[in-house]
Amino acid sequence: MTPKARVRTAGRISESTIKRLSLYYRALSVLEQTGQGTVSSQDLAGREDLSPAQVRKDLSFFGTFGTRGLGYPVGELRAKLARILGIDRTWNVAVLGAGNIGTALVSYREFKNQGFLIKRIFDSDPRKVGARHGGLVVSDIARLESDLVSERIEIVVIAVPAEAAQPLADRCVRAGLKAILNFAPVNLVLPDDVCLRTENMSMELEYLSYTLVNCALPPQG
Amino acid sequence: MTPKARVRTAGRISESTIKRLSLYYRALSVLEQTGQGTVSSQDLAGREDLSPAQVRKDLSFFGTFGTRGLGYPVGELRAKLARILGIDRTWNVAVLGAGNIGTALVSYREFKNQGFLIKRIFDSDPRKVGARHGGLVVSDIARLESDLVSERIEIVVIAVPAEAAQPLADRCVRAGLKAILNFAPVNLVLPDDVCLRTENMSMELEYLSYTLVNCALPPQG
DNA sequence: AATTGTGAAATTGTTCACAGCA
DNA sequence: TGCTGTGAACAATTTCACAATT
Repeated sequence: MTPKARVRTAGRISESTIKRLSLYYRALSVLEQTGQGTVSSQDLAGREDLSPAQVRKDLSFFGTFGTRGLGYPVGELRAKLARILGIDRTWNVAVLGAGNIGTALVSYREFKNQGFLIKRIFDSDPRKVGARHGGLVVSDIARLESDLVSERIEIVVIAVPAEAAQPLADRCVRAGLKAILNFAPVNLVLPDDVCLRTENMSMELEYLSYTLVNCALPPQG
Repeated sequence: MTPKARVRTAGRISESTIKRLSLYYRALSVLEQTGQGTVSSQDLAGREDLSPAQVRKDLSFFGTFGTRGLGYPVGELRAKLARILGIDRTWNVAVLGAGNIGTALVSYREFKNQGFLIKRIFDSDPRKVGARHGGLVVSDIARLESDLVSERIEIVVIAVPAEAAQPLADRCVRAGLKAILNFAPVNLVLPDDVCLRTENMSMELEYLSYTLVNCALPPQG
């Protein structure tokens, strides 16, 4: 009854549920393009190798989106998931590191399509500063703090060598940044109120390696 | 007692345990370089933001590696984890797609350091075929099947647009490939005996976006 | 005294199964 | 009849707590 009594779902929702929401969103975007008006939990689940019960349970954490007997309205559900995921808007992004990964990300169309706008790419190497990549000019890392503010950067992508990552992350945090996507193979230590996700590509290859060695069936079975 | 009665741990080991093994491996590599001889579960856990009990439990699935009262021998444990993860050897890798991500991966040093040797990079665009990237010349995708065999490729990395991914994956599987790392934002459908991992960079950004919108604390707390 | 290895307890996440509704 | 929404059952994972060991 007090103002604070409003629904405070977020917080107890699991990481895996949010990740699946991304998958549902992706499948719904495809469905919307085909013009299909409604989709059952069964169909939606099948498109991402999940179970129908999982789909219904995940969605139920956030509200009631479907019609019993019919299914979910494709366009409407997609829009509502966009809202929940916070991608019904644009986000200003900066990339730190103009090496292989950093420059690849700048030209990666998927990001722009999802509303993640890369506004700046930084490097500390004078030979890289000034170079062009996909319409952006590499800025000197010395300008980091001032540019984060002037460009209203909300998310920073770290794509520098492992040893350079923590000091840069610290600088971003001191400048008030609240979200980091880290591609450096290192465990960043940050205050609790800063959101951090780490992409560990070696980990994925090592998982494949483990599976090949330990779980591969012999040629005949 | 029968030959088949040998330890069959692998299979019931969870995905999360294997991923953490990668983290332990990484931390141990750093520790080994500093010359530290032993490490406690507490220290090791702290380096990757995990709990000491988690470390001990994970390791206990694979054997007894530590000494009560002392801790774990750094170099020895690192070597044993390398064995378990299947990275105490090299793997032959091919990259499909010479776009931004594909070419970035070819020059990514972390992979070579871990024993993942990129032997070929393919593209279907005649304008890209023949170009050089980090010591490799882009091959025509028409040569895929023959090169997979002649180069003894064991892992394929897919870095092509979503719509091209499934047909290419099918070609690889028909050629006998058993492991795929997929960067295309699509759910690949493959036979059960093929190992598949998918890197979904948009998902990670969407997770950050979700957290910023739903969990960010107001400025004053 | 310190630290592992591990059953048991607690917690978290998934699936079931069916009431409720179109 | 078909399909959602959901509490309850089940399964998986993590944490606890302590005996065992150096």
